[in-house]
Amino acid sequence: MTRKKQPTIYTLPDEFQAFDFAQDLLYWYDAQKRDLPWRINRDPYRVWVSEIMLQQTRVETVKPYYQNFMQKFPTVEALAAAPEEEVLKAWEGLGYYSRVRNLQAAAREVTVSYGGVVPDTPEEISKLKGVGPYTAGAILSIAYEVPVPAVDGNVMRVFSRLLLMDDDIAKPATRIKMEQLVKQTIPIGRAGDFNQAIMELGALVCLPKNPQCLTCPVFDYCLARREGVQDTLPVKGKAKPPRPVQLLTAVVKRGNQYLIQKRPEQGLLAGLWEFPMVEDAGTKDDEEQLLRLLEKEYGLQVDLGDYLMNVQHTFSHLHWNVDVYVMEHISGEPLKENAVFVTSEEMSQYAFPVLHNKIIAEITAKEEKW
DNA sequence: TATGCGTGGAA
DNA sequence: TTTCCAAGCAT
Repeated sequence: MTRKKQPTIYTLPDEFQAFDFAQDLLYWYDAQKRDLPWRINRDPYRVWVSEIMLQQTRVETVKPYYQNFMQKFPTVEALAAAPEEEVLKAWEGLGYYSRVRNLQAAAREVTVSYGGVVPDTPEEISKLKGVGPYTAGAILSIAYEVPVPAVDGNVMRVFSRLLLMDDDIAKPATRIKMEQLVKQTIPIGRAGDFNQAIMELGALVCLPKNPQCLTCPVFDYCLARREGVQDTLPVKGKAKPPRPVQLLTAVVKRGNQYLIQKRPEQGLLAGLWEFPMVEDAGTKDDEEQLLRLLEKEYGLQVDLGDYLMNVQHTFSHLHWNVDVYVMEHISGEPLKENAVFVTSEEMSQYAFPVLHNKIIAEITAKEEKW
């Protein structure tokens, strides 16, 4: 007879006064909270968009993107009806592009299945693409005042110190534990403000380095501060270093046009546009590799290229080192699907990753010379 | 559970 | 310069 392991139940330390903690934190939050564009009201769609944008992304970075996005796509229906290319363009430069593709897919789902109303139950909202445990909790608590936790990196850092926890916050299991503990501290009727208040404390006071304990509104409750070990928490396992990748890129010029192609709809830089690239085997002549690529994969005859520049870009898991060559088109139409010739003006309609915008900037600067 | 998925700011 | 990291999710 096999039996599933019972989940461990975690409870707050006896000495932790959860009710008083929440009251003092909310008092501080009401007075000190930042004036942010997504705090104008609690419209579920506005909250939703903000939470997706804020994933792994700084508040100051998000602000201008959020304003622009809400102006272009003010409602669930507007986002659902928009061309994907336009939505991707509005996200250009923000990173983690699958977020916005999932967001639009979910907006379409909300439009057809829920009449355009963002669902207000954990079961329904968690089914939406791109909505995980944190985002579900954030939307439900902020927009609908459902008393559920919203545990992000800030919350784990604050609670690690507050409750003197040495759990590794890089491990998924720690988030489960945190959710249980946070849930037990949520004050009735103010779930949304409370969740935001913990995050606000993490962003303004309980910083990753040099926490500002002397100005902390909940100094008295912090068990790590009581022991003087706040600088050693939270415990966080180290990430692997990025893997280096050598790449060759061809900027194929035909008159005043350039060859670009759309990346696959899944994986790295999904759905964005780029110049044709090939991984550098490192053994042969660079230009020779590119000529073969363009002939075989694209059906294009091109003139032997000139070296243009080197571009480097580090992702969280990859380090790209890209050598860029400029080549003149001789003959042939692009065979490859999603490969097109466009002018540099037309290029501005397409969403490129930051890496390629560096190349485009260089080309634009040199276009007068050519 | 571990890994893939962006970008730019701060120290 | 390097490292860390910022309101995570999907697989």
